[in-house]
Amino acid sequence: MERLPTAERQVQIKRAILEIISREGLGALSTRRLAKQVGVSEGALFRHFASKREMLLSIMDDVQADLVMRLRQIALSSQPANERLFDFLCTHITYLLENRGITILLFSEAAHMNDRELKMRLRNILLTQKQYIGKIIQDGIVEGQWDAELHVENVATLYLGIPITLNIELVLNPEGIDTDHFCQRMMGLLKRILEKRAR
Amino acid sequence: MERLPTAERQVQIKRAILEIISREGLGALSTRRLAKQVGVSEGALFRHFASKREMLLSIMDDVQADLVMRLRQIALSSQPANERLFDFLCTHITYLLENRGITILLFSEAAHMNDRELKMRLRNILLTQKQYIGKIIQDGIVEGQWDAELHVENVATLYLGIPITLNIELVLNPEGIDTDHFCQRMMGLLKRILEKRAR
DNA sequence: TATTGATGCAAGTAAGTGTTTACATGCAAG
DNA sequence: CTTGCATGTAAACACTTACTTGCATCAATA
Repeated sequence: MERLPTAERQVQIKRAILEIISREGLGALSTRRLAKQVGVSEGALFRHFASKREMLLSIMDDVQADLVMRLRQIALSSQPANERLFDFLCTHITYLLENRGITILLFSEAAHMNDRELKMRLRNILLTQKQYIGKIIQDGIVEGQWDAELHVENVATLYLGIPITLNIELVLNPEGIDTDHFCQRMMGLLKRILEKRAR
Repeated sequence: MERLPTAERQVQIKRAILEIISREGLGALSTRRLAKQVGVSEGALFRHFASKREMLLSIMDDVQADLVMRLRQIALSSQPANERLFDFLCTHITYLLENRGITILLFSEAAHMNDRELKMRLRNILLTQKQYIGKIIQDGIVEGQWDAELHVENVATLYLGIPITLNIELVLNPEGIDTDHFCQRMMGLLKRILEKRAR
């Protein structure tokens, strides 16, 4: 019976949620199981969050603050576009590998699709990422490095497939994935798309 | 009280499952709701399937039989590799657009991750697709059409991102997606990856 | 030192879950 | 015409769910 201020308990609770999800799956995330993981009673959880849904939304806010803000910084930095793209991709992938629980949560809650707010937030995260990627590509074209005939949005869509597929594979096969140099390998393919054609 | 042979009811039940999922989300798929949708009692469902899980597994079998077999035919046909790739991609995408309920089901059940069998089957579907794509690309290289320096598996991974991302976007934003010429646009990018480099 | 407000717990709630049961009904074969 | 089987139903099964309630316990403050 350790007493903590709400702010600290909230962090504990969110961490516990991610642990349960990454170890046992979203299906195992009940408030009972969560209370046990945190080490408090079920009722105590609701002293710190109004509902289970609020806990999940708060986790989404964390993703927004952690990952998306980091990607934003990279996209808006003053490095050359190709360096930014590589940095962006690696940061993206590293985050996914280090926060598997979160991504499972995001995907699955979206697919359950009962909650407008949840869907909208996830959609917003993806759209923001797409915009950042679009900006980097556009900048690279302006720099004269990449092909001006490219349809920027299509490339951004294709880019998004990389982290998303990685997510899916992590869910389906958490052990046997060769993540070594994953971003280098994908970056190599992206470059082939972006490079100017010989005429 | 209409009486039907098991085989027909099973089809009805599976169709009802997909309707519920695509309209209301996986979260709404209870046996109670399902019975109402089919128009029979809850108990009747279990005359035709041993469990709810068996219903889902049976749907996965259908995907395997419908989509994957069709993709297999394309991959193994005797057309030139670039035509096969385009055909493959469009068939893939068309199937996803016409069977939204299924793909939501596949993704979300996988993420819930409590069921080994379910995960394995989905993984198998993805792996099979990857192999077919790999074969097409390899053939294109042998034909001398595409770049022999390509790492075939990497390209196959990147390819998989296209249908998977489309799936995710369909879940998050079922209305506002521009699916017109989607496969043409993506095929254009794939070609840029595959084409031989000027030296 | 008394008061107060935050923090906790155990035990509860109603509603929902997948599944089973006991029994009814219609059809086909012996 | 009976027997047996397949298909149906309504009701209950045992269990889980997210969430609430009443009351105890501390820390800080007036």
